[in-house]
Amino acid sequence: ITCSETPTVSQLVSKPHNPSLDEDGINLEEIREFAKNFKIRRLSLGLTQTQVGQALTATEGPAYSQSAICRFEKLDITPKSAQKLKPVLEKWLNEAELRNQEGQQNLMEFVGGEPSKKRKRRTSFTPQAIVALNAYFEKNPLPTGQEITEIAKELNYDREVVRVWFCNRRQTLKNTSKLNVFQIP
Amino acid sequence: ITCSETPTVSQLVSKPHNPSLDEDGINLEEIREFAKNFKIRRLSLGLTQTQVGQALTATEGPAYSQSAICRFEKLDITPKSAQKLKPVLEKWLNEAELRNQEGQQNLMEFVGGEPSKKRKRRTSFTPQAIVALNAYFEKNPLPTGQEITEIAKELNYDREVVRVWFCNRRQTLKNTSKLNVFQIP
DNA sequence: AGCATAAATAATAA
DNA sequence: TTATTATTTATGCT
Repeated sequence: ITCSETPTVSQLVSKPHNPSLDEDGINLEEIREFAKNFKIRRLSLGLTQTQVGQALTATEGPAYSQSAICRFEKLDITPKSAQKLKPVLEKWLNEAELRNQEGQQNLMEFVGGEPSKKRKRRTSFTPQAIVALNAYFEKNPLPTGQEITEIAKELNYDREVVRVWFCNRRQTLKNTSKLNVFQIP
Repeated sequence: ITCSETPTVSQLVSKPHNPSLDEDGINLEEIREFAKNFKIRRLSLGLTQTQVGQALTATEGPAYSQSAICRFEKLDITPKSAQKLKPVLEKWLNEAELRNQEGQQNLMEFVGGEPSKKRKRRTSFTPQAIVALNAYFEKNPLPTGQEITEIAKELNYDREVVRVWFCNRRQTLKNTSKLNVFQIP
């Protein structure tokens, strides 16, 4: 590929006979090593690129988008940019790991995100509905078509959803032998 | 929450005063530690849950889906299942790490995937195509497989590209408007 | 340099 | 398990 732009770190280190120091005295091999390591350490902390970017933006210094973190990890940036970003990321990550040792809560506070942000469920039964369904199940685990229709109407859920709930519920029971041992009184 | 089903490992280890050995003599704490470690080691090798599942299925023994690997990592399985799966994953991962040391090529061969699988190039839709897609979306945001095929043919785009466009479009809409037409309150 | 969004991956209802 | 949604990553564009 003919490309007259400044090459990325990724392109430079992939060349077999390239010196590890480029003409500006930047150690490309070191950057590559750090980038790989950074990703693993980030994942070990359970953080996303978005979280890192937002956290860095919150600190003093320049702002970083998710894209910027992504491009650093992929080394899809120029050596000069990488050289500039590396110490920033290194410092931040060390701090984050320190906080993490003090507890998950500290890390989340440091990162600045809502610590309790949960993945949204595709669809879900309300707690009341689950209680009601379990009550119906206790009375009769194998309701007839008519009964399913009535339960669905009562709880204001789709009939098919209720039918499948009973199927899955029975299935679980079938695979389980120690059901009552774990039951909360 | 009242739940009479067999609890998952995740539920059991989260209880403060729970013994780390359950009544079957399964070391829950050890399983939790392994699951966490497994994920990090998997990511370090650059493997997806899908790849692990497929690779395990290719070996002798039972088949495992991406979902199964996901549930193990999240500990969203019963202690009995976890106990059964743990040694299988451990053995496989050790082997995979060994292959990886011998070179990336060896790992990919072991995993069984196409080693050169590249990410698909990002598609740029023409403005006309976007207008047309939005019109289709207004009429029906959830087209059937048959309809997707027809739209793709009509607009002269790859079927998969059109399918994903609808997925992402629904996603964007969901994030934008609080009004969720698909979900039961 | 970063927004918008396509593609890929993880999680989960069916 | 499968089929689909939820979430994250990657990239075309400017």
